[in-house]
Amino acid sequence: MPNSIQMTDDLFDQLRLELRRGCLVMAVLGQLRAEHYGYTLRLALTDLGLAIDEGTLYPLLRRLESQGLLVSEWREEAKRDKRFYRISAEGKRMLGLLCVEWENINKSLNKILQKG
Amino acid sequence: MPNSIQMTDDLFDQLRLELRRGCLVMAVLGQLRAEHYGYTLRLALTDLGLAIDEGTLYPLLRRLESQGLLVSEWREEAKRDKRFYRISAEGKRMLGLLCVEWENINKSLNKILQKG
DNA sequence: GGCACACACTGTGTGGGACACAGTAATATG
DNA sequence: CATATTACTGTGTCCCACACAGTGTGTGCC
Repeated sequence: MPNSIQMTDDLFDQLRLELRRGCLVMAVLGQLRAEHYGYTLRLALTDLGLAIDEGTLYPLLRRLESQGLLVSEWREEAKRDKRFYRISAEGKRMLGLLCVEWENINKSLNKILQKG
Repeated sequence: MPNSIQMTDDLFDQLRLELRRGCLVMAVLGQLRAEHYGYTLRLALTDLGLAIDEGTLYPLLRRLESQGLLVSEWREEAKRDKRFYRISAEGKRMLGLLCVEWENINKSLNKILQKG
């Protein structure tokens, strides 16, 4: 039988990712109320305790832009071309809706968990 | 061009589901500190504001059991065979870890969102 | 001036899992 | 005896995060 603690830890990593998945969208939208490009956005999120892989963040940004929640612009800064993102009006509306939903989920979870 | 509000709403549904996805595991584990079978568990979660489709809940229960976080037992009650689930020791440990992670995510999100 | 390292983004493959939809079957209810 | 409720199972599809692997450009150091 494999090591039980190790199994738990692998499983925990997986569930933790699952838990963070949906929150990343909110975090990115919230952070992009101020303009950022991918790299600094990633650093900022890491700083805030929401580390995210490059291979996850960049596709996420493109996806959110294709969904109309972000707008972007190629621009040179410090002798480098960078893609600057910021939230769109649609994105702001969506972020508001998601915040409400987030609070509801929190209330539900607290109700469930405090009983134990 | 399709109706913009409708698009936002469809998109919101999708993002809302994404947001709830990871939380469902916590809700189910938390709720199953008391024994339930699928149907009443689903009713209880719906009552708490975390409605979940049958086709999502039942596979989730089987998955969590296969991961060792739940234990189950076929038993007759009210002239029906039902599969009763409850949390395992491993599941309790995992739930504790997830709660900590959940709090951390909440802190991070609050930091991001309050700034606006 | 060449070498390592940080910066900034792109591309592909894979696998997990929610959901829609459909089915099975037994027990109330009228 | 027909319909609704209870209770669970099965299949197919689609999305998306992640791992991994590139591509190319500054900057600092010796």
